[in-house]
Amino acid sequence: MTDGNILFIFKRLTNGDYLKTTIKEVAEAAQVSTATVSLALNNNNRISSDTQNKVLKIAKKLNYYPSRQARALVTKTTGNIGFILTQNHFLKTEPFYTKIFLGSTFQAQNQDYYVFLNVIDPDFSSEDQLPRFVLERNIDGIILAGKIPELFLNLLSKHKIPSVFIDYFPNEGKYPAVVIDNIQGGFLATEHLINLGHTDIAFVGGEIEHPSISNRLIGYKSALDKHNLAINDNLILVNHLETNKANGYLAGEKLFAKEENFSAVFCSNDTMALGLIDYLRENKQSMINELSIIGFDDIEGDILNSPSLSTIRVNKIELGVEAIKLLVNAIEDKEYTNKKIVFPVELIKRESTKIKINP
Amino acid sequence: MTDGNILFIFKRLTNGDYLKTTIKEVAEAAQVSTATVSLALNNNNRISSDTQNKVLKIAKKLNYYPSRQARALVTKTTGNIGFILTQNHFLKTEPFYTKIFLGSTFQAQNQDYYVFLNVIDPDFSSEDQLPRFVLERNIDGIILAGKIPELFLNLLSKHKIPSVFIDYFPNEGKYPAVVIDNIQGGFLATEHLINLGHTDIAFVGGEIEHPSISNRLIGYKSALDKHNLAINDNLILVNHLETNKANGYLAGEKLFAKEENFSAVFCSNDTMALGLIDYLRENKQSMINELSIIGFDDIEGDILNSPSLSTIRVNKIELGVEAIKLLVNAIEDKEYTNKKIVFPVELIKRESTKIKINP
DNA sequence: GTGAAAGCGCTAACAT
DNA sequence: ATGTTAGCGCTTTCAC
Repeated sequence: MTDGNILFIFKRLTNGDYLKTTIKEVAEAAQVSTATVSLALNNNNRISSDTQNKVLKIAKKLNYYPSRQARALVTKTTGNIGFILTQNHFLKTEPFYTKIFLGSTFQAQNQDYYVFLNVIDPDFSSEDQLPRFVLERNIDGIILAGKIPELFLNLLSKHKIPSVFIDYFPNEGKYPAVVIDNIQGGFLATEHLINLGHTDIAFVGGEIEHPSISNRLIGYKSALDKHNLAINDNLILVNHLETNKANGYLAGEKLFAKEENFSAVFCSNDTMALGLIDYLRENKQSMINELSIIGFDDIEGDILNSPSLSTIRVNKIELGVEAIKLLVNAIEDKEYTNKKIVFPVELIKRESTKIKINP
Repeated sequence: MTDGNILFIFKRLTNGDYLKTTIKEVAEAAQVSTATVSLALNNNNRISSDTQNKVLKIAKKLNYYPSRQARALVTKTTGNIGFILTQNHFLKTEPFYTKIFLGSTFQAQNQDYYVFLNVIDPDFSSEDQLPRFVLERNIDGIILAGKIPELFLNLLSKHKIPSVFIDYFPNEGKYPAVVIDNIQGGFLATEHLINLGHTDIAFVGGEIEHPSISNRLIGYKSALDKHNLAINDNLILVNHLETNKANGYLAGEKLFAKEENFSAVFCSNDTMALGLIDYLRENKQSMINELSIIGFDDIEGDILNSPSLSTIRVNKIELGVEAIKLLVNAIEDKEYTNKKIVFPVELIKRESTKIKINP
């Protein structure tokens, strides 16, 4: 069908429909062999610059681009990168891992790769199969973001595909990974509260078994330690639940049920902090301007309202970008590496943390 | 290197590194020809169920999966879908199009496709090239999300690739597309304000040349019309600027400079509404509880704070999902279609809209 | 119902 | 410096 000056066809294409110049046609037009065309296009120095120029010119004129499939079949490289994410991370309203993914996708394009996202079941079982792109050998490398089931990793390892972890890596062994400096983040957040005069500071965790969260707790403790403040276990709430808004609300309930004294709270991520603020708004309205609250992640700073949330900023996009750089290096063997890149975090002071009001 | 029980290799792979059973090996093990294996695997009815079962069993035992590249070379289908987004849409902090993309990505996986994202320059020029996946014939279909440069569309059309538009489509001609019911949304938002007793309702636009925004304005006008309220052009702000938070703030300045009477504002998207609220907080604190404000999009409802924003909800994920369904139908020729799917929107009442206080 | 063989579009030995 | 040729791993006629 033709509409205006733009034409779109919605039927299975027959071969002839594509603008599909082949290497053979270029070879004929240039009066050389297909091998010569291939060498010329791949910048092989065995070719004279005269013929190379001739070939390149004709290739351009004929609008020739080598078929990825054909090339992949012989070179065993696809130009694709797989990105693995568990479903719970993918579905979170808090766009933490998906932002990382977008960073990776963007950087991949800059380095001439494309990224396939594959969402996997967090309860990956021995009956489950690896992603199709692994089984069909349709990727050159893999990025593993967030906590990935060990069973999956075991299976994957048999395929010996260059891999980079983001924000998590298996306990044992050394793998290239891009991680956040969670300890430093926990420290910065807590010290910020201390500097404001707070001495009784609660920690709200959740999913404490995740190294990111437990490291934030370590940072919290070390800040208290540095400033000679006692660690009060009653003020440390780790409920092993998902770190989301609802559980932040719940943490508010639990904290105030304790009848402990506290004037500040460090929440291990922003969504929990927002849940806690919700709790205050609904149940302890007067506390909103008294209690200091700091989160972690700096989610969508642009669209948050009052009171704006102090937090620890994590550059999610950059995490994704760096992972791609690491991975592409590994794939192209420019640099054998299994290093970990630790990303610094940044303290963002906003309205939700304020100087302690003396009682 | 071996660490624990997991092994990762970070060097360019030699062929032998893959678990790469080929069709030939399966054929030998099953004592049949490769043609038979292929037919059996592709469920061709020319094969006896006895041999098919035998082949399938051996294929499973040998952990055989056909190579995507080899198959693609002959079938001319890749199992990949391209997703086009302009850079400004990709980079927006408001994750509107990126959410659509995630929806598409997810649905594609369900239908056994993978999605390649390609971010393009909104100022696509005649020197620019189409995405690599088009030139190298590495996709079976394309999704075009948001406003795409016409030059790009013209070039693309030559390739005759099945395509689906999301949230936008060229003026002329008929293309399959998945769009939001913007008129209805504008109507619902405005009528909601009218029902609360407001009669002087401002419209804050921006990017009015975008059909989505202009349709919201049409809905706004028709609601006023239905309720016999005069349309006051002085209260319609269309500044041709990007619909972001900063311009929402600016709109606040402009509105209050006008010295017109108004008790409610319909902002053509949520970020503008948030910018307007920022303006009030900083300059018209007293108005925050007086002025009713409604947005459009329902961005990240989960993480927004007070006053919570009334809005028109758009299911972004579903938009992406439906586009994939349409596209895959087109690719697999199950259904020749060039229909447009218009997505209904939903009025979400929250704190930012309230009954009109009489002066 | 099954096999032989050609060929998809490239790259890479090996010749020349 | 360039051409010849053999595959890469599949699918698909066309025989039998």
